[in-house]
Amino acid sequence: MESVFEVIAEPNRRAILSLLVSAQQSVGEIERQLRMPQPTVSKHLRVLRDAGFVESTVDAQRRLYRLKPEPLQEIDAWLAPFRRFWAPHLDALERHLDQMEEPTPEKGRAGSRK
Amino acid sequence: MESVFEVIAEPNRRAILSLLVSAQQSVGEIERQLRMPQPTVSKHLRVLRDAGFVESTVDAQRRLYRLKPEPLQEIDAWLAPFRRFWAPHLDALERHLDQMEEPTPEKGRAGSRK
DNA sequence: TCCGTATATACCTGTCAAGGAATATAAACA
DNA sequence: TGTTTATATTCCTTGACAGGTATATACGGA
Repeated sequence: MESVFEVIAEPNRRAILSLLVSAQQSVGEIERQLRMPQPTVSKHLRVLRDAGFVESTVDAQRRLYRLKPEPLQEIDAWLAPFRRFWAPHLDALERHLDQMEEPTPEKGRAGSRK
Repeated sequence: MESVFEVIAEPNRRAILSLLVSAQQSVGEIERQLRMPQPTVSKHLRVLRDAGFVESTVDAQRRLYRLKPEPLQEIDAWLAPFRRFWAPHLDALERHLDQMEEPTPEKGRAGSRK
């Protein structure tokens, strides 16, 4: 698993992370809430832990998993440069002008929309 | 390609998106800046377009690609519930208490760290 | 000590996506 | 019209990953 983006590409893993927002959970609790086989849950948790999305606590035979936010912050940080496109702390017009600008001067007449 | 998350799981596609933040680009410009073969660029652009991340304009033989922010907003929205873990608009202590709470009462003594 | 519960791991298999090479399409230009 | 430039598409191969099944490990309790 190369990057945090690949980790959250898997829908079941995203579901697990969402579950853990409210509170820490044991493997069995996750298993029941998401209706998935236990080995599947364990394997996804393994991936999530290796990538730093979760950490676990031992409670007798159970393992309690909880969220670790750092990798998610990384994704949040990657999104930052794109936010100007929907959160105009700069002016919307300026943005539009950027699009119409170098380094791609259109040759002859203006290009028609696809 | 099932979801927007799978689309951005691919590093080259993320690179393309990042390139398009500053301005629209032709396939050839992307190709040169990212040093990847033209068919690879075209194929990734196809995926990005099908998923709504970009749109294209025809300019003679060239196609100018530009960002469309909607799918990225979707990712941003998915992140929202997790932000409380690093952007405490609620109290940090409250969050910590949530973790220690139901629906997972620990049995006997406290669990030791992983 | 034996058993049941909870979780992790190993192995196998099918699927799918990414890259490479070749080719198709389309427009500009001589 | 033939050629060059720009981009898209097709075909093929390969590797990675997810799921299923079976099994291993570890702990608590009778």
